[in-house]
Amino acid sequence: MGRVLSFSRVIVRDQALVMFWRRGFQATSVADLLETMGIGRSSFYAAFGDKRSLFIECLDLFAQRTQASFLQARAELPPIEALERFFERQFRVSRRLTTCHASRVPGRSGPSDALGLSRAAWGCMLVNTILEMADVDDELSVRASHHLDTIESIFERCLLEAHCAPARAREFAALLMLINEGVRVACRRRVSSEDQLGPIRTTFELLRRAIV
Amino acid sequence: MGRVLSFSRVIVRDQALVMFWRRGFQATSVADLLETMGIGRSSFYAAFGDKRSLFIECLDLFAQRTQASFLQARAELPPIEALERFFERQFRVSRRLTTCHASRVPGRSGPSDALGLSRAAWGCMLVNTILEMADVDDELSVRASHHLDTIESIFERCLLEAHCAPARAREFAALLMLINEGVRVACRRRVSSEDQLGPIRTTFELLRRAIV
DNA sequence: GACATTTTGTACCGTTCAGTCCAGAATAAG
DNA sequence: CTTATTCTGGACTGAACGGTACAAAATGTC
Repeated sequence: MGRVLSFSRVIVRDQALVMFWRRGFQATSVADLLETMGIGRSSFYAAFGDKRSLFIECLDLFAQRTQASFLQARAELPPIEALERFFERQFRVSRRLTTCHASRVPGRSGPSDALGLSRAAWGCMLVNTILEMADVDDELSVRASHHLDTIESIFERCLLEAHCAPARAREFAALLMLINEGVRVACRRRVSSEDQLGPIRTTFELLRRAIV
Repeated sequence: MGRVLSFSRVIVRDQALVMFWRRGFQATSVADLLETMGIGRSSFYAAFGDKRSLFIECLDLFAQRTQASFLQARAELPPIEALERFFERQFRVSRRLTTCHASRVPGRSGPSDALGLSRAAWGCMLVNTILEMADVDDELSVRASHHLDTIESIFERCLLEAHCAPARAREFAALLMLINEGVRVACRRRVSSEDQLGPIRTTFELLRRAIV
């Protein structure tokens, strides 16, 4: 009955995700989305409800993928090394976080894309959303914040596995989340990779010394 | 010749600053500003040019006040203690940053105001702007970023005065700026003061150990 | 008071926004 | 082919946006 969709819902949703990630909720108009996704207005509203619902869907998806990215590192490496790799990955080109369908944002030809440090320079969609929507749309801001809480608790579990004392583990997990939030801000500035790697190495250096 | 303004330009500009600080550039409409500032449209455009110009003026003013706040702490305390106080102040009620003329934002009666942790929960206007405007209005984002660079170089000078080796000073200054950016994100979440103070104390604990 | 000048309130402009609607194209079933 | 169902492009809506225009009001000067 009826015919099949002429587009892949998953693919165009990922294209929307990238756009929301880069430009935020407010600066992304439905018209922008339609152009990027290459679908018509009716299809958009039929498939995704409305702009805000789609944004929430993308936000949750982003959080889920971020978690998955870390858990995978954790499966391959000992706890502290997994944490460190997770952080270093934030500003290298990560091909895992998004399935890489989308590339173009209409308004602005990304010179950053050419430089290869694309995704890294977009920061973290969760952090971006928390700041953009605080005092504007609290539900969105709080939702993003909850996702960060979850990730922080994963950090904590990881530190416990590294034989950190429970109280210390919670303390360091909070510190790591602070660093993470900071890195995601730094990513959106014109800071060179070197200048970003530095502080992180410093932190882990200090951290290792404190744990052992 | 002519009459004097029926409002104080400085006062209403501060009221606009608070609104931009809390809600960002995009979510603040000119109509919102007029209501908060209590002036008419014509007066607004006559006194401030347009919305964007006023925003830039507020942004620069915020940066200038942030610097002044730190330099004052530096004048009263030894270098490391001044840094620590600067950070701890971020999420206490700081009455110095804004001259405290503004209080009401029309749309939302702030329950945070009642709690007394108001300004702290607004984060840092520079960080907010960097994230909101990256990939949207690069000129604004870069301008805010430059202001942070200036502050970071003040951190560095401060560490040098604490007899830090030059290379280490640059390293730690970058780390402190990272923490600062992180704190400003955490401020906008529902994180309790305790949970925020913790990581900062931890950092300075680690830092002191590394310097000495 | 009379005049010149500046400031103000408000109507108005064109544009853009998110979201709706519907005629018609594309498909599946018989 | 015919018919039923589903999907799609694009016109359309009402509201909100930033910014302008202009007449009326408020002031300083004489």
